[in-house]
Amino acid sequence: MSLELRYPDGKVVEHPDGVTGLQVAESIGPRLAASAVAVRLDGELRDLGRPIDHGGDFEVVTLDSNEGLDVLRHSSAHVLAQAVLGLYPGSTFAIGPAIEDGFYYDFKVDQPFTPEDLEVIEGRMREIISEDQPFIREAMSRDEALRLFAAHPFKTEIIDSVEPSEVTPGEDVTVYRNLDFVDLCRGPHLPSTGRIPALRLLRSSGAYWRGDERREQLQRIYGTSWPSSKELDAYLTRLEEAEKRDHRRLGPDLDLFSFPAELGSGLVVWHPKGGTLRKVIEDHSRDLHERFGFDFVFTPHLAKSDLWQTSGHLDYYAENMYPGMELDNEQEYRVKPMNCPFHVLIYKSRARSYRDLPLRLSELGSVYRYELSGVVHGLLRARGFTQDDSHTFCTEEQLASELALHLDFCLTWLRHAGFDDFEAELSTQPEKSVGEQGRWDFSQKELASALEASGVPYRVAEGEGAFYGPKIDLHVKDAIGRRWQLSTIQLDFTLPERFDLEYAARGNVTERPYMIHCAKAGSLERFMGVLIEHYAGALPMWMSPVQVSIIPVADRHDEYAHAVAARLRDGGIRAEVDDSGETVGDKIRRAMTHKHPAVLVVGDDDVANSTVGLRLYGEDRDERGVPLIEATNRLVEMAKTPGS
RNA sequence: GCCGGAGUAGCUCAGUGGUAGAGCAAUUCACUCGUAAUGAAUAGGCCAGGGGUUCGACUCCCCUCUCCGGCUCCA
Repeated sequence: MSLELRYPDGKVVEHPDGVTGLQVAESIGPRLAASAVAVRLDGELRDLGRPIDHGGDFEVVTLDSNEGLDVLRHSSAHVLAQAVLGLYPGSTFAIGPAIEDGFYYDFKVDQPFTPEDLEVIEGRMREIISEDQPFIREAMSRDEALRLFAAHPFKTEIIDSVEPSEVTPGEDVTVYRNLDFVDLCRGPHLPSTGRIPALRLLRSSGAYWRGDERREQLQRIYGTSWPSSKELDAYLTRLEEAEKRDHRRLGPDLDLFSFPAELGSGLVVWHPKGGTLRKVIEDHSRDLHERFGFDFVFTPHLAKSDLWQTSGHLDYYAENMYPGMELDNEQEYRVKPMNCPFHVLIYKSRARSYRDLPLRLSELGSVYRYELSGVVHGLLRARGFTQDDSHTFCTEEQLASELALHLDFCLTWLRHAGFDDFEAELSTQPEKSVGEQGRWDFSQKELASALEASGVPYRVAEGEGAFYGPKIDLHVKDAIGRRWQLSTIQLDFTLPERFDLEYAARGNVTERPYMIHCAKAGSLERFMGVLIEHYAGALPMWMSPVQVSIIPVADRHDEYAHAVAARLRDGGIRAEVDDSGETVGDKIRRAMTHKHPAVLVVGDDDVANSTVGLRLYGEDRDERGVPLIEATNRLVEMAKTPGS
C-alpha cells in the first residue's frame, strides 16, 4: 500500500502507508526535519510522529511559522502544567493555550503563586525539558476521558461539552501523555519536551474560569518560549524597549503631566510642557475641523438626569457614569460621559430643513467615565478625558459623501501625526440591535464602499458593531509594531429616534436624519499617550514643547543667546535659552535627555560673525558657523505643521 | 470590581523591632568653559494616610488611598 502526498511546490511524491510526518520531512531534507514541529495534511495539523493514513496536500510546519510557534508554545504550556501539578499536590488545572509571543496555563491552587514560586516552577520545567520526554497522543471516548480526569473538574467540564464523534466512534477526544503527566488536548505537539529550545516564565495573575467574572478565579502563569535563546533574548529586550517608551515614565521625565494621587485615580494634570503639546494638538485639531467643514460648539460638563434618561445612557451606560448630584428642590445632575446628547439638542434647537444638512458639530468635549479601578492605565485609559468629538447629521443621499469625508479627515489627521500604517475594522450589526433594518443594510454598504475607495486595508468584524449602529475603527501601527485603535466613525440609529430628530425634506416631507459620531484622535489624552510611545518621547518638531534650545558657551554669550531666541520666536519657533551657567557638555546633555529637536550653541565666534552652532536630536554631529539667518529659515521650515 | 505585587527625599533605590541612608536632581559658592555629567558645600523625610500590637514600629497586624501586572469591562 502507498499514498500520494502533494507538497506545497506542487510535486506529488509516493510514500509507503504508515510513514510518519517526521520521516517524510527527513526525506525532503535534514534541515527541514530539524526545525519541523508538525505537519499539515489536507488542512489538518498533525503530530510529526503520527503515521500518515491517507494521501493529500502535505506540508511540513516549522518553527519559522506562526503555527509552528503555536505548537512550541502549546507544548511549553503542557510542561508548565506538568511542573505545577507535580510541585503542588492537590492542585488542578484548567486550560493552557498558546497566545501571541507565549503561552499561559490556569490552575487552581491553595495559595497564589509568588515570584519565587515561578523560579522553582521554571527550574522544574527545565528538568522536564532536559529529560526529553516524548509527547504521546492517544484518542479515547468521552467516558474514558471523564474517568481519566475525574479529579480535575475543569477538564471534565470541557469534556462534557464535547460532541461524541460520529466519524470515529470511541475517539471523541485526544489526550497527550509525557511520562506520568496527561492532558486533554487536540494537539499537535512537539515530538518531545527536549525540543523546547528556550523558555521563560514571566508572571502570574488571577484569571476567571472561562473569562466569566461570576465564576471561580484561577491562578494564571504566563510564559514565553522561542526557537532559540537568541530569539528569547530579543523578545525580552523588546519588552524592555517597550518599557522605556512607556508614556507613564516619559510623561513625568519630560515634565508633561502627572496624576496627583490627591485628585483620584485616572485624573491627569498637564504641566506647562505638556500643556504646550496639548495646545499644539488642539490647535491643529481645530484647524483641520475648520478645513473639513465642521462647526464648533461648546457644551457644559453636566446635565439633568432627565437628559441621560432620554438618551438611554442611564439604562445602558449607568455603571460607567459618576453618581448623581442631589440638590434641594432640584432634579439630580450627572457629569457627562459623552457629548452626543448635547449636540443632539443643538440640532433640535430649531426646526431643520434639508438645506441645513449636513450639519457637522464638533467640540473638544471633556467627559468623565467611571472606569473600574483596575483598568485605569495612564493616559491610555483615564477617568476624565477630552474627545475630539463630532456629530454629523445628514440625509440618506449625503451619507456616502459624508462617510468619505470623515474617513479622509481621520486619515489626514493620523498621517499628520506621523502614522502611515493603517488597518481598518468594519464592525457590523450585532445580534441584538435597534434601528430600521434598511438603515443598517444601507449604512454598512456605504461604510464598506468608503473603505474600499480609501484603499485602507480592512477586515470585517461580523456582529461586533454597537447595538445602535455599525462603525469603522482605524488602527495604526506604531514605531515598534504595536497596534492602537484611534479614530472611530460610528453610525447611530438610536439617538435620532430617542430625541425624535427630524428635518423637512424636499416636498415638505418629514424625515429622520442619519447621525455619525466621529472622533479622529479618540481622546486627546490617549492620543498623546500613543504619540509619546510611538516617538519614544522625541516628538516631531512641530509638536515638541521646546523646539530649539539655545546654549551660550559662557555667560558673556547670554545676551546674544537671548537675541537669537527672540529672532526664532519671531519666526514662530518655541525657543528656550539655557543660561544655567553649567558647562556646555552638561547643557547639551540636558537638551538631549529632554529630547529637544534642535540645539544651538553660541560662543565667541558666533557673536562676532552672527552665526550659530547647530545640532539636531538624534544626530551625533554638529554644524558650526551656520549664519543665523540661514539657521532660522531652516528651523522655521522644519517646525512647520504638516499640511500647512 | 476581582487576584497578586508595591508605596522610604523631586527621581531611582538601600534599609528584617532599637537615633532615617546613597546616587541623581535642587540650592549656594567657586569655575566662564565650543557639543552627552566641573568641583565643593548645603538643604531636603509624619517612611502614602488612619488605627492596632509592643517598653519601643519604616519594619508585625487591620482599614483606606494611590500605583504596577493580569482578569473582567470598554453601550
